[in-house]
Amino acid sequence: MSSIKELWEKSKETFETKNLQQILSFAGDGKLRDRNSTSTEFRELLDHIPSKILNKFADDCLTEKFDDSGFALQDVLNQIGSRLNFKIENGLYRGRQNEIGYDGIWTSKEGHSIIVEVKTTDAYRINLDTLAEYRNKLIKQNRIDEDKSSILIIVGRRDTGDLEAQIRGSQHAWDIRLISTDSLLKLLSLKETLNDTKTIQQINELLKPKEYTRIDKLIDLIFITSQDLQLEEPLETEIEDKAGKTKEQTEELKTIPVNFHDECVAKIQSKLNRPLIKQTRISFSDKENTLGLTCAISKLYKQGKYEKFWFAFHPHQQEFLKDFPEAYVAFGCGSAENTFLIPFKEFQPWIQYLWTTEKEDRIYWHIVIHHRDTKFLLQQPKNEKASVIDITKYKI
DNA sequence: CGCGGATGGACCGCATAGGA
DNA sequence: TCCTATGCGGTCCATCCGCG
Repeated sequence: MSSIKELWEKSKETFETKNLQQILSFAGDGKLRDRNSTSTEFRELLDHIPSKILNKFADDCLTEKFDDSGFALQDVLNQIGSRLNFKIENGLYRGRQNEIGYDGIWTSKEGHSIIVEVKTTDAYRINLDTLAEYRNKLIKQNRIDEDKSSILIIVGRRDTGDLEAQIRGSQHAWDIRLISTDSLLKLLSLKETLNDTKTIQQINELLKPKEYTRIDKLIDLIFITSQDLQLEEPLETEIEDKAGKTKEQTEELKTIPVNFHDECVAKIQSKLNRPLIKQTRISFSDKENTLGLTCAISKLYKQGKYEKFWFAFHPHQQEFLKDFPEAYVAFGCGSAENTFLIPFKEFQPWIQYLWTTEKEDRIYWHIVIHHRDTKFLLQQPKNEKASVIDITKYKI
């Protein structure tokens, strides 16, 4: 028996053309119910698809009314929460007696819990007291903290005037925030263009109720975000410099270290089909800590008519990687165009044959990759049998 | 909130090989 | 013999990040 996740892996094109309703019909009995196999399979699929498809699914839920479209949207939105670096607890599709009927609980790294309620339409009124009651019950059960929790209503359509007024006028106004699915998707796409995970954490603050009469915090946020995004700017010009051989006055300035980590990691993410979270400048892992990655980059060094790239590989990077069941080292050579993704298990035996630098308190290995014609060769100077390893096949 | 160590990566230079 | 490409590292520098 094959799941829809496997179907995804086998024929990704299918998902471009089929709508969500059709896709769901491939999973289990095709009906989303609490704790049934369709639900499990669907959520597993959501973990693996790129955000673009996630976007499409959300759109399908809202534009093509079908059975369970509300339930599907709930799962899709929880997945978005997960990609925004929240820890997700899926709620029930249908409330029932003696169970709390929230749609999801999103917990941030700092421990703030957001109780999520999904509404596909604002045609009928939400009972805000019911939502507040979910929260109270969760507080009583010690599953969330009163001071560190709030409610977020995610609506399908932008037209929410009525609901906004309702919230503003209610006693729960200070505990509730409202966002449209569209905006949440925008937030996700913004997140995926950022460099620093800290920035997205700040942006996520927006989802908590806060008083914005004074907008300093908001300005800070815009500032931080645009700064983060600017990091990518110099890259464009730098590439043009190389291509067009038009070095401007930048020649005089100290060379700016190359910066295309994010392009490399973006490629790796789509190759591995898994979202990765930045840990340090060059190390990354997935949210379950089952996959680790280091991604080093180097500028191009000209040596006569040949080209080479230079990287340092540090013992702490090895330490970081060896704790993951699945680990990779990646090297970006000159630009994200030449990114090599090597399973750590295969890379590890090569380390002993690398040059080393040893100081009293510091040891690391030199990784030199030569570019010869179409091949990329990793130098193994201490290996008498094979002085180079052809790593061309690891290019992604 | 400033500081210093850790980290990532650029730059430097001598030795050697080998061809002109 | 000289010159250049390459080999083989060592050192320096900027940035980041944790700590007090």
